[in-house]
Amino acid sequence: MSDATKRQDLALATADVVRDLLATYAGSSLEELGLPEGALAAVRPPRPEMGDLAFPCFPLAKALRKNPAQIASELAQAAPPHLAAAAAAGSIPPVAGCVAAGPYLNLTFEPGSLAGFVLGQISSGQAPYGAALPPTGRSTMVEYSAPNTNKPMHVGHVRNNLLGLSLCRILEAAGEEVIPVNLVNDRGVHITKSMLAYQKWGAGKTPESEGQKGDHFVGKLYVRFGMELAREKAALAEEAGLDPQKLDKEKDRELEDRAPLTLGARALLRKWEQGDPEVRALWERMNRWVYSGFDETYHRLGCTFRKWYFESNTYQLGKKIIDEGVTRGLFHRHPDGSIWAHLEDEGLKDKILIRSDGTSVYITQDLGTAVLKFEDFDMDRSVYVVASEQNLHFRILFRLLRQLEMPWAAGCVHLSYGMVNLPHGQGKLKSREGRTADADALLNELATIAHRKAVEGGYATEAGIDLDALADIIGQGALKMYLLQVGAEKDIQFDPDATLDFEGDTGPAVQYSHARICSIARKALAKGMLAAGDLASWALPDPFADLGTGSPVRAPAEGPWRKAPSGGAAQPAAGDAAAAAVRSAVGLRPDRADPALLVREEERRVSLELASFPAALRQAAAQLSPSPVAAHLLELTKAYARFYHACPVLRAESQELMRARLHLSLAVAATLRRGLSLLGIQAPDAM
RNA sequence: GCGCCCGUAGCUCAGCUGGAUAGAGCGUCUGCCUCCGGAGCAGAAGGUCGCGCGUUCGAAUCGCGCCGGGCGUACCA
Repeated sequence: MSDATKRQDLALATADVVRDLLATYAGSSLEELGLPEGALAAVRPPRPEMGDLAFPCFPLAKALRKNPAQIASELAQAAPPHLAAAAAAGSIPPVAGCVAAGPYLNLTFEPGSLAGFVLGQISSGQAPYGAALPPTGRSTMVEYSAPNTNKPMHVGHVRNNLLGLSLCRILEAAGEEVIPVNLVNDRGVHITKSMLAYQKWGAGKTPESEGQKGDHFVGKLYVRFGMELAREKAALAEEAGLDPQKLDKEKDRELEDRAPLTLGARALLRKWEQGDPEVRALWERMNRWVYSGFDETYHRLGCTFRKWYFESNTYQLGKKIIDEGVTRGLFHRHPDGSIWAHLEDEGLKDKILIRSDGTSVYITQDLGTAVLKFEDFDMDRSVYVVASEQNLHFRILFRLLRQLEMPWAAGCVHLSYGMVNLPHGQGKLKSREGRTADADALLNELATIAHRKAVEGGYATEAGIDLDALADIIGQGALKMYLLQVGAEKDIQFDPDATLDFEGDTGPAVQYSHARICSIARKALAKGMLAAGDLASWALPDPFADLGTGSPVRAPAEGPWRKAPSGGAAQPAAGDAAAAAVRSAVGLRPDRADPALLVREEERRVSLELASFPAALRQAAAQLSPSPVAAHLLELTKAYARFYHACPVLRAESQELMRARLHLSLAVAATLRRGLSLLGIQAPDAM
């Protein structure tokens, strides 16, 4: 970790100082004592009156052969000169209290100085509040979304999209070069199923003629295929004198194999692989419809990709790699022509790589794609955001890449996430049964509810607010915060009603807090209590904005979300110059406010919460998980709400205090804006 | 059967590289709008952290064994 990173993180900077203190006190450093750096790290005390940061001394006890309470006590006695020196050097704020509480060394910063320290970082746009952390030199590809071209996206895809998009933003903010890519599953029998359905029941129709989004148009055909196939299977079962309701798995599969529709879809796949021009033309035509639909959904969510990979392009490379593996004796060809990898020594079953008819399977194309990715970008790390049902698949894939001695194989990571379940036993979300929680429908529903709540609650009454665009931003705020709060590995109980709740620990509550601060600042400007020149500003970076969705086909539709691209930029709501100034404000200029006045408990708590943003980002990046950022934003929001009710801003006792509190408030708004952008959530300045 | 993941308050979840009295939100109950935006604040009630054993000065956190749930274990993707 670079020194620059440490300087920008109060907990890390303080830990450094305490480690120096220990070295002086004990006569030897942690390293010399045989202890890791983490043996003396800052934690938050359980109760705020104990202090701002605490250092448990247990790990030192053994090495120093002393009671941890005694160590803490002796450290506390030796500390003041050290801490003063560090404060004088500007690496930490001045410390008002340094006491031993049993085996803990508890530090309390001078309240006003703490505020000054962190507000200074924020209002100068320092990392990670504004700019990204210093470059780590590491590049990471994040593959996410990976839709199929036979149906629209559902809630499971939404979780994937949000994890991927947020992860990209978090890693970028943490100083990595990030390459977001999408891998489209555009070949296979599931695709020819919807093609066959189109030939049978959709010929002559188009998404335009039906007034449907392209992906939905194709998805309906796929569902139709499933229904008609079930009918054929039932007929076959009755012919055989079986009850169609009571088929075992094997029999069911056998009947499916014999159904005319299945045979038709397979025939189409063979024609596709042979390059039959008519089949290819239909495939391309239907794909274009689907890509247009995806473009719209991605644009709405804020998903951007540097490159799209298509399995129809990579499966051939996969076959080549497997052939080479056979030549090298790594893989084995069976008499029937199929090719297998022997994995028994790994506790895994043998894995088929090429079917006996020479066609490719899932892992064939993934091998090809993996190689192509590294040829294209030569990155250090390749992250796959894919559902946990694929855990075994990726274990095998990575194993094969190591067997093939790909030099970059160790850099492959599967970011696995759990299922999204509906409440009331509605079961797994599957589009094949037509029982969908469709992504677009969900986004629309959330926007509608947000719209209704805004009207009912008398919100969003300021001039110039586009309520449709705003409602979509708030609805998405609710959804994104709801899904990203939960640890990735856990299955999610997706309760639409709970998501639609806009109170408590929710995205809209954070957005509201931001909007309220903007409103206060606008009022201060309007009343002349503040001049635009008092504001410190910093433009929020949006490194992925110019990538676009990368879709091969742009969507024709112009939904309300198109008026301002998703991502990180604040949504224009109130339209005048004052509003614009507030929107990019990150505090007051250093000579226009005195943070030393911020000595109340509520003010100290907000400052401390602000100071822990870098730690939340650091943890999120290390764990490849947005949830620490989400949790931090909710905490900051609550801390600010308490401050807001306890400490009047515009009606503060003095001009100076009013300015200091505005400074604090604007820094909170800037941090919320920055944090929300890491989750792909926009922060409107009025709502 | 075997493998991986999950099990914390009525519900949804934080906390898990071991550390102080296990935290939020929702829901329930009590208060708070002539006052900067009440999508808010203050407070109450609610927990043998699935069960057991172990390691440790110390376990929700680590190990082992059970129990419950999910996913996987296809010449599907």
